[in-house]
Amino acid sequence: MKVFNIDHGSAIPLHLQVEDLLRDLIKNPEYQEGKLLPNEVALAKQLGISRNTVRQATNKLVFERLLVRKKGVGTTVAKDNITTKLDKWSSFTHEMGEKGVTFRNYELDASLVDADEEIRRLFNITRKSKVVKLERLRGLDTGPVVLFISYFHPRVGLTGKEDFTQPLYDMLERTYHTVAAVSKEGISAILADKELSEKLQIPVGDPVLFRKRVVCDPGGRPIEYNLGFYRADKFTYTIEIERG
Amino acid sequence: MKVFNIDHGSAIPLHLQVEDLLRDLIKNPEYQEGKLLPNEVALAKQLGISRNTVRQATNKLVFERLLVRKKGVGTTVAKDNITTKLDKWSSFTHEMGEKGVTFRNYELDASLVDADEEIRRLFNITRKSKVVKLERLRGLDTGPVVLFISYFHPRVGLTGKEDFTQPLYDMLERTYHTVAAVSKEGISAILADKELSEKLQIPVGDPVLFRKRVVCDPGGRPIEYNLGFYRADKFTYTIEIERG
DNA sequence: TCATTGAATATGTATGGACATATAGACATA
DNA sequence: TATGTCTATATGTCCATACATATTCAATGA
Repeated sequence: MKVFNIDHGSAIPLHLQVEDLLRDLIKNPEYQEGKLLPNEVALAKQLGISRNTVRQATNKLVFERLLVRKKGVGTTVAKDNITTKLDKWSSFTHEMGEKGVTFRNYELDASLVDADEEIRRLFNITRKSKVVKLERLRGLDTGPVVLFISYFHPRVGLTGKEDFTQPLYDMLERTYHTVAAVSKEGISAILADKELSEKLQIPVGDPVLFRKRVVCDPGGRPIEYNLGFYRADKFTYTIEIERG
Repeated sequence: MKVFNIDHGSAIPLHLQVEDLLRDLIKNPEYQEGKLLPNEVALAKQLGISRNTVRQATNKLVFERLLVRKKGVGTTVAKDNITTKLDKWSSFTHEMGEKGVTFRNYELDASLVDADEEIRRLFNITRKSKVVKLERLRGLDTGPVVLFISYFHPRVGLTGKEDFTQPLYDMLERTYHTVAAVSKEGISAILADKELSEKLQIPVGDPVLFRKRVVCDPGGRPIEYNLGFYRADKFTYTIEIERG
C-alpha cells in the first residue's frame, strides 16, 4: 500500500498535494467500485492538516464530477459521468473502414513539446507542462489526403513512444483507459501554405478544409486537441440535402 | 441601483444567496467590460458575512469560468471563455441558407414539460425543474424532412411563448444573451415508428437518421438538448471521400 | 412485528483569524 | 531615463472551531 504523505515544507500548496493524492487514491479499483473514501475529518487528522484544506481539494474533484459527496454518508467516486454516453462515436479509421476505404500513413511523428498558449488554455495546464504532439499524414494509395496534428492532455499519460499505427481511440481506451466520448469541432476553409502544399501534394494556394476538433472524455474533460487539414478536392465534410 | 441584501434568517444558504447576487451583479455592463468586482473583504463586510463565505460563492463562478481572479489585483468577469471560440458554428437555418435551400416549418409547438431523468442529468437540474420543449417539423416545399425536438436549460430563461419561427440561435443570442458556441453530437440510424412515419410522411420501418446534439455556451455549459430525426432518403450527414 | 427514538457518523454551512504572495503604483536612486 | 524599492491592496493559503442536517442502524417500546 502506498504511503500518502504531505510535505508541509513544500512550495506546493497543501490542497494541491491533497488533490494529487486523491487522484492517485481513487484509481484504486475498490474506490472505482464504490467504496467510501476516507472521511474528511479522519483524512485531515491523518495528514495533519485541517478539514477545510481537505475540502478545498475534494471540492475541485467534485466539480470535475470525479467524486460525489453524499451528506450523512460519505464520498465516493462518481459512477457514470455526466453526459449520457452518446450512441455512436467512431474514429476516423472506423468511419473510413465502414465505407470500405483503406487508409495508410505517409508520415507519422510523435514528440514531446511545450504547450502553446491556446493549448494551455484549452487543457487548463501550466506553462511548464509538456504535451505529446502527434503528426500524421494519411491518405489513400494514390497519395496523402489529410494532415492530422494532435495534442494530448497530460492527464492521458502518453509518452510519445506509443504505437500510433493502430486506431487511435481504441488504443487510448485499451491501454490508457481514456474513453473518447464526445467532441467539439469547427470547420472552415483555408489556403494551402508551403508546408501544407508539400505534404498534401497540392499547389500553394489550393483550398484546404480545416477542421479543429477537441475530443473529450465522458466527463467532458478534454483529452485531445486535433487539427485536420483535408485536401478539399479529395474530401468533403458536409451536410447534404437532396432536392425533393 | 439594485440593493443587495442577504437574509440571514432564510433557509437558503448564505453562499447560495451570494452566488445569485453575484450572477445578477455581473450582468451589469461595466463588469462585462472588465471592471473589478468589489473585493472580497469589502463585500464580506458589506453583506455582514465572513470572507470565506464570499469565497465559497465566487469559487463556484470561477469554476464555471464566469469569473477570473487575479492575485494582487482583483476579480473580473471572464472575457472570452474557455475554448477558443471555434471558427465557425452555424445553425441549421444558416447552413441551409448558405446552400441556397429554403426551409419551412410544417409544425411548431413549444411547451413547458417535466424533465425526464436523462435531461435532468444532462442539465444537472432537480426533479422539480420544468424545461421548455420545442418540437419542430421542418422541410422543403415538397414535404417534411426533419423532426427536431429540443429541450432548453432553465438557465436560458425561455418561457415557451417565444417566436420560434426566426433562426433559433440568433434569437437566443439577441434576446437571451445566450451564445451557442459548441455542440456535442452523436449520430445513429433508427427505423421509423408510427409517429415518425406520420410526421415525416414515410412508411413505418423506413430508415431514419437520428442525431442527438447537446449545444453548449462558450463556457461549455449545456443550453440545449436536441434530437433530430432526418428522412434518410432526403438527407445525409456524412463524411465523404472521393476515390483518387 | 413494526414503528419510533436516539446515537453515531458524515457532509454542509459558516465564522474569524493569520500570514503568504502577486500586483501596481508611487517614489527614490543611479 | 531606467532601475530598484517600498507600500497599499487584493487574492491565495491555512487553521481551529462550531453547529446544522442527512443518513444509517441499533435499541426501544407499543
